[in-house]
Amino acid sequence: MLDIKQIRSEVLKIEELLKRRNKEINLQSLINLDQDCRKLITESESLQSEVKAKSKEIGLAMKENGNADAIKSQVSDLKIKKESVDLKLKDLEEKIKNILLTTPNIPHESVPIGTNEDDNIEVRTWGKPNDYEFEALNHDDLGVSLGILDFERAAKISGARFTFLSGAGAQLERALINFMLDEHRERGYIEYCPPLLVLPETMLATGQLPKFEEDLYKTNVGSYLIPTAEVPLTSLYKDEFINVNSTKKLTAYTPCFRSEAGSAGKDVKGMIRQHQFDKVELVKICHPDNSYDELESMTDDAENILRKLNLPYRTVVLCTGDMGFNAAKTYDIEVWLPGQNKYREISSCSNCTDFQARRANIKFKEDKKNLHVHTLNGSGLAVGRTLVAVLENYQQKDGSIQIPDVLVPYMNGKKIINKEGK
RNA sequence: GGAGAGAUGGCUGAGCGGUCGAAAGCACAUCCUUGCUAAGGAUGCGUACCUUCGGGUACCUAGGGUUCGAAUCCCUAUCUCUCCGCCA
Repeated sequence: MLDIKQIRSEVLKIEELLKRRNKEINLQSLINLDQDCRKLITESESLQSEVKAKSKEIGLAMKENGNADAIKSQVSDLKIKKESVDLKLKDLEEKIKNILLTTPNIPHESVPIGTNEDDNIEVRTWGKPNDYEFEALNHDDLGVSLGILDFERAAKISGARFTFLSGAGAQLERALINFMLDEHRERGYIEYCPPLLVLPETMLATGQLPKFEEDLYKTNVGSYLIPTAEVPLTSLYKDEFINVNSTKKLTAYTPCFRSEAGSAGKDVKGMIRQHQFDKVELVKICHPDNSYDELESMTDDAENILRKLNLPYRTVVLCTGDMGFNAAKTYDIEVWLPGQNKYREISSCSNCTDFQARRANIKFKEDKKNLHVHTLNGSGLAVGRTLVAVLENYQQKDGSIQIPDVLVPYMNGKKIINKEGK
C-alpha cells in the first residue's frame, strides 16, 4: 500500500513512476476523494465533540433539577446530522481504501522501463551451459524413464499439475531442501517452520488479497493455503514495533499452493508449473536505508545455491512492466535447462520497500518517529525447479543422473541415480 | 466435542453507566540529590487520524445493540486458560 501523505505531496512524480508499469493510473481522482474525505472527518468530529459536551450538560442538569429535555432534543438533532455525514464518510473511505489496496508499489528509479519480459536486462551470467555430445532430454522424460517421477498416477488421484516423486527422486527433493536450509543458516538466516494456512488479513498484508484471490486456494473455513512462505514470514511481526538495528533474516522450507488460474496451456508437461511445489524462501526485514543493499546480498544468497550445485544461471533485473504488484525492484535468477535449451526462472528476489510493511503495520521507532520497516523476499530456491535443473544438467548419456557433489552427503552417499524398479 | 473462566497501555493489574485515555506498581527516558555500584526525589512516558496548530476525534480483543452518555449493560464472533472427552 502506498502512503496517502506521500501521494498528496508528490502526485506527479508518483504518477509518472507508476505509469512505467503500463497500468492505467489516475491519482488525481484519488487526491480529490482524499480531500473530500478529510473535510467530512473534520465535520463529523466536530459534531461528535458537540454531542459529548452536551451530554455532559445533561448529566449536570439531571443532577440539579432532574430535567434535561431541552438539551436532549438538541443532541438528537446533532446525532441525525452526524449520521448522514458518517454515511458519506464511510463510503468515501471505502473507495479510497479500495484504490490504495489495488495500486501497485512504486518502481525504483533504477528499474529499466519496459512492457514485458523481453525488456528485462541481464545483469550477470554464471557457468557455461553444457555442450552435450548427445541430445539432452527433458526432466520429465528422464524422470519417468528412471521411475522417480510419476505424472500419470498423480493426475489420477489429484488432477493436472501434480507429481509423485518416488525413491531417489523423493530423496533428492528432501536433500535439496536440507542443503538449501543449511547454506542459508550459515549465511545468518534463522530457520522457521511456519503455518501453511493463513487468515484473509494475512493475505491482505502481503498483497495477495484483494487483487489476486483467484490465484489462491481457499478453505471451507475462510483461510487460505499459502502460495509462498513469504506470506507467513513477512507477517511474522504484523502489528508490531520491532528493532531493525540489525536486519532480520528468515528462511523457511514450505510447500506452496497455487491455483495457476490463467496459465492454462503453459508448461503443461513436467513439473515446472505445479499446483503444489516445495520452496525454500528467504525473507528480510530491515531499516529503509539498507533495503537496496540487502536486496543485492539476498540475490547473492540465492545465487550461491546454484553455484554450489554447479548449475549455470543468469540474473536479470525485471523491467517495470514485468514486476510483481508488491515489488519496487526485482531480480530474477534463471537456471539453464538443457532439456528446454533455455534459461528458466528459479528464483525471484524483490525489495518491497514499505509497501507490505504499511499493509502489515510493521514499524520501528527512530528519533521519536514511528516509521515503517522495509521487507524483502526471494526464493532460495524453488525446490521442484532445482530438481528439474539437476536432472537435466547432470544427465548422462545412458539416462542416469549424477548427483552433484554437495548433495552426496544429503543422499546418504548415493552418487548416481539409475533406473529404479517398482 | 461438553462444562466453566477470562481478554484493559511495553508488562502486572484496578475500574463495573457521566468527573476514565483509563489508578497503582514494574519497566523505560531526562533531570536533581547522594555517593558508590545501590538508594531517594522530580518530570515525562500508547497508537492513529483531523486541524483554522489553540485544539479535536477514535481506540480498554473485534463487530453489532441499549443509552442523552459505555472500558463499564446486552448480543455475536475470535482468541486464551482450566476440567472432561477424543486424537497425531
